[in-house]
Amino acid sequence: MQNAGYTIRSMAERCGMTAHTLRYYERVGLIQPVGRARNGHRRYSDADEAWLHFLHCMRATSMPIREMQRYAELRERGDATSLQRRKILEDHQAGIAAQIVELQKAHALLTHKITNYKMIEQRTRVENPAVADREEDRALESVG
Amino acid sequence: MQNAGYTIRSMAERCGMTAHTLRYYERVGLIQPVGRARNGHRRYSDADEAWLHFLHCMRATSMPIREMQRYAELRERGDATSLQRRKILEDHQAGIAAQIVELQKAHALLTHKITNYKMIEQRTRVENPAVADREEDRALESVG
DNA sequence: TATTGACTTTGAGCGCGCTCCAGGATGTAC
DNA sequence: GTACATCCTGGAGCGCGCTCAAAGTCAATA
Repeated sequence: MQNAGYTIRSMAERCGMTAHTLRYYERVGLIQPVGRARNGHRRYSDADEAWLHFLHCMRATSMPIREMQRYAELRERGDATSLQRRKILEDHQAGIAAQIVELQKAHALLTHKITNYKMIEQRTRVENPAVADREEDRALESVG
Repeated sequence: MQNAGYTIRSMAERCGMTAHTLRYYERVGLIQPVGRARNGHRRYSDADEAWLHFLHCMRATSMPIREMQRYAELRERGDATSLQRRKILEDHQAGIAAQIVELQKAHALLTHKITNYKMIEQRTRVENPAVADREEDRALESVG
């Protein structure tokens, strides 16, 4: 805790964001006004970092800024907002679960299509190219 | 194939998009100019539907419109674009895999935080509320 | 015949989440 | 002292992916 704090640049790197984004998050109330050095430059604490990592994780999983604002507000109110905050997290978690299912479906579909392409390419190399091309057209049509 | 084709409305419903979006996709070349009824209204075929479902699946997994355009263009060129198209699909699939990992991490984090909230709520109900509240503050801080 | 409703077009508008710009202050190195 | 880097602020701008408004056509129904 002797630490004078992280500069905006280094904190940005640590959290996988840009300095622009950090200022933006502060502006819109996602993070409380951050400590300053004598010259007015921001100095981020370890607690700030933990919170920013959490925010980053929520954004990376498509939580809208508005929702994050709601959560941040409740967090600042402190007492008695636990259930509401938990609800937000549970809802988001459900959304994540749904997203995973979507992604897995797409992943499987792509595996199928890629296999199809490979087969077609294989045939094209072996057969008479002119003939193969016409077959490829028909086969690929069903592939998309 | 006796089918006169789907209206824009019904196709929108079938594909989980709006009619606006279907026209937009056509405008930007994601889908070839679609068949028309005598009165000029669009009539979508089963092949259109299959392609639109594919597009929807790619969009739902965050493929940018630009990339979908590239893919659609290659598809229209037909012959000899198989490898390029496969590359696009493979890249996107890798992206999807990465997304799934992100989402799973977030899901796990949320499970942890939610459990934490539940514990805190439990304690709050059991103990002297005034005391519990102060503890809650401290505990929740570490939860975010 | 008049109204309703589903469709057509072109082109503008919008919400989101940044992202950048201009102009200025401060601090370190040569 | 002067160059250079890093930061500051307020506000404008941007790319994406739709989304909608306005004005018009057409077919069926009351």
